[in-house]
Formats: sequence, structure tokens, C-alpha cells
Amino acid sequence: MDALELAQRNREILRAIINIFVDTGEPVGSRTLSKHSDLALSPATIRNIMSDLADAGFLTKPHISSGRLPTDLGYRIFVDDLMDSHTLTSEEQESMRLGASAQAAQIEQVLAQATRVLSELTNTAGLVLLPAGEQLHFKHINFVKMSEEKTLAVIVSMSGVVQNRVIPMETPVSQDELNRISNMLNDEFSGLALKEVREKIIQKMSLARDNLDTLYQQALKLSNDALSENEAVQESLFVEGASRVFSQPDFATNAEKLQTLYRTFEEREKLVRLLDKCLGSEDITILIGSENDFEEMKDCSVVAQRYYMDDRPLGSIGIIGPKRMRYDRAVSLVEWTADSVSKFLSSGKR
Amino acid sequence: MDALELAQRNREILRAIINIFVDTGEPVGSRTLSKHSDLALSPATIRNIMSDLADAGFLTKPHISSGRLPTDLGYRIFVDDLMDSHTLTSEEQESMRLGASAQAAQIEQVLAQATRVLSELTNTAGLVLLPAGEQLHFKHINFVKMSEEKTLAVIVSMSGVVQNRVIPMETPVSQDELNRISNMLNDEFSGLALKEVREKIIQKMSLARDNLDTLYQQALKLSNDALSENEAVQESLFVEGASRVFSQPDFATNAEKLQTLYRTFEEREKLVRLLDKCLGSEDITILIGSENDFEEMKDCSVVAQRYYMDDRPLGSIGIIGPKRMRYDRAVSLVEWTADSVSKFLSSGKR
DNA sequence: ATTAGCACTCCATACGCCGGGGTGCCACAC
DNA sequence: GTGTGGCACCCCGGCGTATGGAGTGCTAAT
Repeated sequence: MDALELAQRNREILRAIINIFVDTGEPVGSRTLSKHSDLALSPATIRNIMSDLADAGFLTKPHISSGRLPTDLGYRIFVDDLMDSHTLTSEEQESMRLGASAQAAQIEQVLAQATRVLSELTNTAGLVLLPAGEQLHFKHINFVKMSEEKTLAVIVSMSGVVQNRVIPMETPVSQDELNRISNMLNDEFSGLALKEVREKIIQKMSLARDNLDTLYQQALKLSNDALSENEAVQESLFVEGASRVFSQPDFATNAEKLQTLYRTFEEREKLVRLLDKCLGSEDITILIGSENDFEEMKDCSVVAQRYYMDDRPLGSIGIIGPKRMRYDRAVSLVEWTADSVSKFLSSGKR
Repeated sequence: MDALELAQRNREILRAIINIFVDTGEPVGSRTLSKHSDLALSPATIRNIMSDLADAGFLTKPHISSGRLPTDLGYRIFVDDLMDSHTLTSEEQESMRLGASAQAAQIEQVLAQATRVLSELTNTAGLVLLPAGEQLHFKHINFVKMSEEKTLAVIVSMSGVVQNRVIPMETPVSQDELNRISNMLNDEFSGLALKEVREKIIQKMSLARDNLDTLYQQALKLSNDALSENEAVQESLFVEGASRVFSQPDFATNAEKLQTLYRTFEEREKLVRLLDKCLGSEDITILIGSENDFEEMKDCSVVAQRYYMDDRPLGSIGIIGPKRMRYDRAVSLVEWTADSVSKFLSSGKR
């Protein structure tokens, strides 16, 4: 029997098993299933079907004589084909109303709030990625003289992300000159992606090697310094409510797993990579267990979605939780959140 | 027998017990102690002394017939009176050499690096507090017009801390006016503590209610907005290597404790409060177990010390780890780190 | 004062036992 | 052939018991 064309009844069974397992966390046996489900089938029949489903790779059992639980593949089928779509309650929708206060003037605060709520509602860790690089577009740059040896560059992107960078100066430059430099740069680069700006600068630098206009030279050097390491440094990730994941019964009993999981969250780098992956896809991304390529997180699933500003994808927002989660609810909430954030960022208000 | 004048021999015993316990994590019994220590005493004698020490409140036992381990008070005596001072190896000193590269232009990076090393060397969590408020002194402020409705305030403190703040504008103000406003503010407030600046602004605002100089009015309003919520928002804490604490055997076995500890670290607020306390004292602060007032952290100890910029205390840096830690080493390392940071921040280089 | 000896306590571990919830397979009914 | 009841078997987990080790407290002897 082919995986993709399971008989309707088998699909029902698989769905029921997953639903029950997600609910209780216990492997589900034929007997309990025959009671709990509305299918009028005897345990023996169900056993046969379960056996088939296990052969097909959708179910497994922790030990030889125990109930079944879904494999990653089982969850996959469930998410792709079997899942009912969850409709959010109006309270859930309401709690995602993004603070329209003055507070929210900074984009970071909007994102932080969104993840916090997301984490609360799903009881998992909320994540949001605010990437640098291609997604960010240069709006303007300003230089502020801090001392003879140091200048502060303030870079503002179209999306409202503000970055600071202190640049050590070899030769002093007056504030006046700095202002002229920033005007020059703003005229030239406004609207371009940061990456393009960097490329252009490097290009111009090599062209201008013989140019005697020192101000121009200065400008290029300064802006190069200001934008140089940004990509690595500035890719910023917010994590909210990680402790919720750790207290899930799936992990809480296993100190070993808890350790490695905690370390993964602390490093952040792998989380960034995961969310980064979601940026590539227009649809919501669901990574179940080993589908994410990190051994340490093979018991976790990720649900994430891009968010937009004015129809341009800006970053991604999502959750990470135990594999055993309410996927329907997670999907709805993440979608709704990404949507709310996108609307907020794109609305005239800003 | 008075706590403070324990017979020399008893002090030796207490010290030995603590040293062994810190080493092994097991309650230490009279027999093991009589072997491991160089005191030529029989187990029975040691038992008597241990019993005395227990009566005095320095030792306790997990159950009626088991070895002894130090109480918080026991540790207290140990750190105050019994501890040998640990001398750092030159490698240890070396690893704290703070990156003198361009990287370090921003104060946050110096602090982050310092905590990271501190955490590695002590195998505990490294903490550093960079407080706002009284410790920060106003250097200058700049305004950058982002759009008609939004202005970006960039506040630079004497210590080199840079803060951004987006301010929603009711009426548009030109960049030119913004510049004049910032000049006005810089002349007036440079060098004052942020707190004083805020007070002065409020004072002036009430005085100037009838003043018709709209620019001046604007200036006050803007600066008030820019500095208003800073105190709460900007107090920033770096935590590095928290997972090291969690993997200590003292906690790793106890999922319960692990949970609450996670949560405490995630909230951060209590950690801030602890480090804040250390700001008050010139000496290194050691809080053992319940000496910090947070129930959740009664199994942890804190070792922290102020750091300075140009002889002015700026924030505090330290570690938090299990009560059972090498206090001598922790103290030396924290002191050395605070010292290195202070030297770096105050050096001519900056 | 110090020590040796002894009785006692408590923990950790191992072991055996048993019950419950499962499975797999076989044989039977429809 | 498909679904079902029955039966033998499996394995986890909880519980009570035994056992050994580490430690204490007390007493009596040095």
C-alpha cells in the first residue's frame, strides 16, 4: 500500500492516534483507541491496521509490547494531509493586538511583543529573526563625533531598524565634515539593499584610489567601516519563553536532553539557521524532529513563517517546541502572528 | 564556644570539610576526613568536633546518619576567615587580556568578552550589569529625522554607552531645527548624570510653560521623551554561560530545581537586582545561598564586584554558580576581571 | 582529652514479584 | 476475505524485601 494513498479508514486511525498521543503523551494502544475513537472497530482490527501503519513507517513503539506513537514521518503525513485546521478564538486573536502605543515606535518592540504572546499562547518558545543583509535596505546614515579618535555611525534602514557602530578614527574629522559625508552617502545609497551598498562602496574604493578628493575618500572609508561587519553582528534573534519548552513533560524528566537543549538555545546560532531557512519559503515552514538538521533538536519541531513590510519579506517569526505539539493550533497562531506583524509594519500608521 | 573564636583545630577541621565537600560534592564523614586530612586525629575525635561544629550551626547533615556538609553560615565563616587566597596562574590572567582591537570600540563588547571568559574559567554563569540612571552621565544627544512622524534620538553617555530611542512626533520638525535643539541640550546638560538631566528638564518644563520660544519648548519636550523611560528600559544585563550552572551535578539531577532556576535566569530581573546590590559596596560582594533574598536561588551563590571608569563606579561584574563552588578561585577571578575591565575602560586608549 | 569498639541508622542498590496494558497470531464467523 | 474474539506472551513500573556500605552516637578504656 502506498504511503500517499492510504485507505481512508487507515488515515482516520492514524489521525486519531496522533491526536490522542499529542493529548496524553502516552503511547496509545489498540484498546484505548477503540474506545476513544468514534470508529466502531474492535481492538483486534485496529491492531492490524496499526501494524500496517507501523510497517509503512508512520508509527513506532518505544518497546516491543507497548502502544504506538507517531514517527517523524507520521507527523509529517498528519500535518500535510490529516490535520483539521484550527480556528482561533477571538480572545486569541485579541491578545495578538499589537500595542499601538508610542512604545511600538521601534520595530524591535513590536517583534518582541509578538513573540512573547506567541510563546504564551502556544506554551512553546517564541522566536523571531530580524535579519541583516539582503533584507535590510539602506535609508540613511549619520555620523556623530564622540571624540578625536572615535566616531559613532548611526545607520537607519527603511524598515526602521537602527544600528550603532563606533568607528575608531585615524585622523580627526570635524562634525561638519562628517555631516557632509553623511549627506553624500545618503544621496547616493538611499533605498539600496545593505549588501548592494557594501558592494558599491568596495567598488568605488578601488576606483577612487587615485582620487584626490580626500573628503570623498574619507566618506568611503567611514561607510565601509560602518557597514563592514554588520552582517554577522546584526542578525538579531529574539527568543522568548524558552523555559516553557524545558518544562514540557517530554523533556523535563530527562536531564540529559535538557542540558543539550539548553545549550542549543543559549548558543542561538542554530536557531538563527533554522529561522533563516524559513525565509526562503513563502508558505509556512514546519520542521518536524529530525527534519531540522540538528541532532540536538531532533525532539523538537519548528513552525515558522515570514513576515513582511510592504510586501517585502523582512524576517521570520515562529515557535519551537516539543515534537509532540498541537500543530493545528501552532500553525494558526504563527500564521496569524506573522500576519499581524506584517500588517502592523506595513500600515500607514508607521 | 563562640562562633568567632573557634579553637584553631576546629577551624582546621571545618576548612578541611568544606574543601573536601567542594571537591567531591559528597557529604564528608569522620572516617574519610581523618584519612584525607593531614591532622593526625582519629575518626572518633573528629566526630566529636564535627558534632560541635554542627551545634554551632556551621555544619548540617542531609539525613540523620550521614556525613556533614557546610551550612550557609559555614560557608560564610569559610570565606571570611578560613579561605586561602587563590593566586591566578598566568594563563588565567592572560586569557582575560581584553581584546584591544577595533572590535572593542564599543563598551558592550568589552563587557561581553569579559563575562564570557569569566564564565569559562569558573565554569559558572558570568554576569555583567551596565546600569542606567545615576551611573550614566550625559555626554551628548543627537536627533535624526526619520520621517515626518518619527525622530530618532541618539544619546551618548560619557562612558561611551549609546542608546537609541524613536520618538513619535506630533508636529513635524526640520532636521535643521533638530540640530539646533541638540546643540542647545548638549551645551546645557553635558557632564550631568542622566538622572539630574531628567530632573532639570522637568523643572524647566514647568517653568517654561508660558515661554513663547517654541523651539525651546520643543527641545524640552523632545529631550523629555528621549530620556523618559530610559531608566527602566536601558538597564542592561549580559548573561553568559548559564548552561554551565545547569549542568553542575548539584542541579542536573534535580529537574524540579532546574526548572525554577531556568525561569529565574530567563526573567533576568532578579539577577539585575542582585548585581545592583553589589554596586553599593566597594569591596567584592559574596552572597551565599539564602543570603541573597530570592527563594529560587537559595542553592546558588553570587560573587560580584564593581568596575570603574576613571574612578567612578559604572556597573558590576560577577558570577553566579552553585553554592558549592571554589570561592577562592571565584573571588580572585572576579576581582581580576573587574580590575581588567576597569583598567581597560579608564586607559588612555579609549 | 583521645580513642577503640559497638550498636544502630539510613541510603542505595539489587532482586523478585506481580499487575496492567500491550501485542501477535490463530481460529472462527459472516 | 475481512473482521473479531480468544489466548499466550511481553515488558514496564511499582512495591516490598534483603543486603552492604558509610556514617553516627555513645560508652568505656587508655
